[in-house]
Amino acid sequence: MDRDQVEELRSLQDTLYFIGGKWRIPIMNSICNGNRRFREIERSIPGITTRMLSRELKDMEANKLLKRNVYPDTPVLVEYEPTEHCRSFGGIISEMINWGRIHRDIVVRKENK
Amino acid sequence: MDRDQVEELRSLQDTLYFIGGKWRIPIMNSICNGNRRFREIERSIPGITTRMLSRELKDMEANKLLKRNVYPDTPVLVEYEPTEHCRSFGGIISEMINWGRIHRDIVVRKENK
DNA sequence: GTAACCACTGTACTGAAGTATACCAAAATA
DNA sequence: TATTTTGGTATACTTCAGTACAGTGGTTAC
Repeated sequence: MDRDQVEELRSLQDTLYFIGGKWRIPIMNSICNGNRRFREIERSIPGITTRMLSRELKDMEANKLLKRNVYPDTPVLVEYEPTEHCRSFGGIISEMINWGRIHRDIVVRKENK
Repeated sequence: MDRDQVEELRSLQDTLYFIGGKWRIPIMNSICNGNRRFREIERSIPGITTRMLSRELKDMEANKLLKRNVYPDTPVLVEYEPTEHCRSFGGIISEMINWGRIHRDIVVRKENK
């Protein structure tokens, strides 16, 4: 194994670590698709719980994937906005959607009943 | 949420389910990089255990991601070969490597010390 | 003869990820 | 007036991916 493969594997595993978890990418996708508010994002991802969404959003904010904007009018309005860091992942997500579409018949999902 | 977003999310989640787990993509990457034999693949992915590799390879064979060829000469030679289905994911892996490289400073990994 | 390599399998365990459910206060809607 | 919506938090539980490690049966090198 040469030096390049070691470095490539490291970069790959960095990315995999980053997208770890079941909900991170669907959330990024949702936000990049224009959803901004908590319940809006929640509704756009069937199956996610408020707990998971809350945790993920917090973690994603800490990791500079999104910005949380609070408008303290009444009622308070909270908006989540994707950062460039988040958007730069968009191409990969698009390709994943495409791959999933093409290989739908091959990929047999055990979950979701 | 319109129909397209629902379908996109489904395709995305199919792909995410498919790449689920810590080792699947590193294994695909290794095999697409030319590694063919069990110990060879194992050595190319530091940290993986024989057990996980064994399980993944079996599962990947069942999912038509690779073909297991046994040459029953003595000693027996076993080779894992990527299918087109597997190779078609290569572009996404490359982009992930690239993304990881660019965002190395931002992505802070908690694991691996 | 013994040590190492190959290609694995079996058993047992842990911990983190995810689920389920209830709850909160304020405001808007019916 | 009652219900729903918003933006979440708290508590408890479950599941399974991943780890650790020992063992197997054969082969070849020293």
